[in-house]
Amino acid sequence: MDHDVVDGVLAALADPTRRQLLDLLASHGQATATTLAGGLPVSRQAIVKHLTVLDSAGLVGSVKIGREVRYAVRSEALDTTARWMASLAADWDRRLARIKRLAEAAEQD
Amino acid sequence: MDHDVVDGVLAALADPTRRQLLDLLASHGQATATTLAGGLPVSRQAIVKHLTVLDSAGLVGSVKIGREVRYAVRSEALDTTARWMASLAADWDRRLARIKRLAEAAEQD
DNA sequence: GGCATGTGCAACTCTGGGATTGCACATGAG
DNA sequence: CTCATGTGCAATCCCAGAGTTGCACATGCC
Repeated sequence: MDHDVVDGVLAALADPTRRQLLDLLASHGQATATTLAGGLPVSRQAIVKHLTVLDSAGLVGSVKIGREVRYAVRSEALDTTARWMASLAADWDRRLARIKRLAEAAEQD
Repeated sequence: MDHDVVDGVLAALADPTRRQLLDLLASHGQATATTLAGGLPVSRQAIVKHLTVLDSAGLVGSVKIGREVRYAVRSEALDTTARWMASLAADWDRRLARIKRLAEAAEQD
């Protein structure tokens, strides 16, 4: 199931710095940890750790070119999570609608 | 903007216990902290704290009835976040497609 | 080869937040 | 009124994880 994917994505997106990082990556299209460190008020090592988390969550991918590692955004896991979330919201709505119907039916006694 | 909403929801959904709590709430339709504590391996106080977080995030709502407080799921904030996430994924896809086009164009030189 | 630059690894600090416990307060039931 | 039950508040414990620093290793460039 994609439950594992969702878990990872939610955990990864919980941190504001990681979200900023994703924004940076999305706008650059592709970047190294060192480059990204220049755009955020944290050390390169902190960036690397965040990128590792994002990679495990499937939100980014990396390619080694020479002595540098280029990271890029991957939309699949994010899309999966978006769908999961939307269907969950829809599920809640169905339940709530059902409760409401029952309440109104009981009111008519 | 709903950026604040998204922030809260993401932070709230990051914790597995809170997600379980939401599942329980959604299936019960309505429940008190004490009742919910019976369905999870944590103390009532822990549940209360989680419910407070979920409430701040807009994921649940509460109504005081007599001496008990009944909580119920609210889908709006979740839906907002789902849409935000989906549009972000779409945005990434657009960027990636653009990069790919440029790469292919350059390849033809 | 020698130097600059980009990564990787490891130890360490420190704050946030998840969880517990104990007790005081409010309200419904008898 | 008395007791049981459900909440609220505050102090405390504990650890995952965000961040740093220092150094070793690899690769491109001259």
